[in-house]
Amino acid sequence: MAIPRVLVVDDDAEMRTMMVTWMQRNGFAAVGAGSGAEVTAQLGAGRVDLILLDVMLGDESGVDICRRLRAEQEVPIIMVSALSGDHQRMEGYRAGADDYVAKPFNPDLLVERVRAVLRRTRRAASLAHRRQRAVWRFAGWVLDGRSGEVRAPGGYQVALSSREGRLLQVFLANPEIPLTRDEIAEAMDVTGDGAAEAADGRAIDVLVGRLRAKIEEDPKSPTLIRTARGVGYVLAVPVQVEG
Amino acid sequence: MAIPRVLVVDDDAEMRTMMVTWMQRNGFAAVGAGSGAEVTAQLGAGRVDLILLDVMLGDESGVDICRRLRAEQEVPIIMVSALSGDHQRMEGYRAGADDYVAKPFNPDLLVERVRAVLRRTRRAASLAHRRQRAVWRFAGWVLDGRSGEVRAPGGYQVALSSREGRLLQVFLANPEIPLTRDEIAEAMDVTGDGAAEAADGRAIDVLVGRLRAKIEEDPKSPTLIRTARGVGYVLAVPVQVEG
DNA sequence: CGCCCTAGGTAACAGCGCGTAACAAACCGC
DNA sequence: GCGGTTTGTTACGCGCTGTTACCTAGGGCG
Repeated sequence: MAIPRVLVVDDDAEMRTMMVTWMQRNGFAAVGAGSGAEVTAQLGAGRVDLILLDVMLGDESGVDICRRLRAEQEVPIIMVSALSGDHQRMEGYRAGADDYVAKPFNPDLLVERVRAVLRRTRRAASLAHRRQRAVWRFAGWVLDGRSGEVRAPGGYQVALSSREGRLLQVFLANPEIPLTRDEIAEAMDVTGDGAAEAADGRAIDVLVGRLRAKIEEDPKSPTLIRTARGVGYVLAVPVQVEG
Repeated sequence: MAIPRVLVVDDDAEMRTMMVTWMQRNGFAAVGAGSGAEVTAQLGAGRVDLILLDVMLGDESGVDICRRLRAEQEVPIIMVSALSGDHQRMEGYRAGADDYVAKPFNPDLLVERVRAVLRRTRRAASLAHRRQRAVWRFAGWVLDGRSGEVRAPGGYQVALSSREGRLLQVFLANPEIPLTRDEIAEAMDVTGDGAAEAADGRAIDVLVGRLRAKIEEDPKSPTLIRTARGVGYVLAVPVQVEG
């Protein structure tokens, strides 16, 4: 799995756009759908790794959609709903949802829950999975995507530029997965207009170099962002070998 | 997986008993633990399919336990806590929890959430195999099968190139099994696009030679990576594996 | 026991992917 | 508009990687 593709299903266009944008800003590839039909269309059109599913849609209940998908698909589903009663929650879980988030929600928390579900899904499927500790500790660094302020656990602060911060977010959303330069460029492109440049440019290389210079302990021999020669880059977790 | 075994961790004995009973009544096999030490003991004693982990324990924070487990285990963890703030939740997810349930909770709902996590785990588990901490020790050498990192006697860390590291991982994943050059080439191919070349090339030989030069005490008479004449190479194992 | 053929070790080399310094363009706050 | 910062481009050099070629070691066989 390269960059996780999230399908945001909500009939409220404004809400939908907000969620799509937010997911993109956190390193996911996100697309929206406003109705059950659009969901089907999107699933047919391309890979979808997780669905954020609003319960109250115009044409069809989210719960029904969930049940219908579960009958044939395994795609992880997180239900999102203004209905927060236990009864509704149970119904959601029984329909096959992997998680149930009540509106209004903290967007940061939603991202964490998406990650948790993807983590669990991916963990078993990937042989290459390793420790996550440093990633999450590291995730704690990224606090403000806007200002690009990054705080290290040790207390010192590093100022990342917006592009550097975005790159880091993309890596953090995809730990242990080798990303090609094209994938990185695409994931960093928030606008989603598909203006995937960097076909032959070295922009990504330089950007990675600059990020390394700021966050790697020894930029000369990077331990966090590793080079996958001939492929791209990977966010690795420094594994301490016990001796 | 037969009946899922759930480990309930809570230092409040009454609460713990209640949860254990409740889980049992809902078809799970449940056992309790009241401290971090007991958790370790239970994990060592037998299979555990999911952990319900209270955050506030007497001797150790549940978050710390979660992080510690995540460093080496994949067992699903649902954190349970009276602390329901977004900050605490995020901390839980970042520590590697699969779900975070606030106290007081609806016990029926908890069961559904347990089922949801197990469902997701099982679904992806077809490929899963039990991983062990593939740390090999031999004559002072420490070879980590996951990071591909190598530490020489005396703590000095040998820098392997990415290809060399990958080769070492392949060997460590198949100890004492003679591997043909084709098998090695195929296993090393990360992309998996089946571009398994090296039909007649000597690339593997040279690569093995280079790896030997770095990790064998006497590269002239290798003891770790032995040559299987007419076949390929074998990783000999006069080493101890940590489970 | 010695010969010969083959498989494997490895030094040397060439291609090239990647790191990065330096420069230029774009951006931004004032 | 202006200085400072950020971002992409270019160019150069290094180190990784596969290929080739030559040599040694092993082992089968007379």
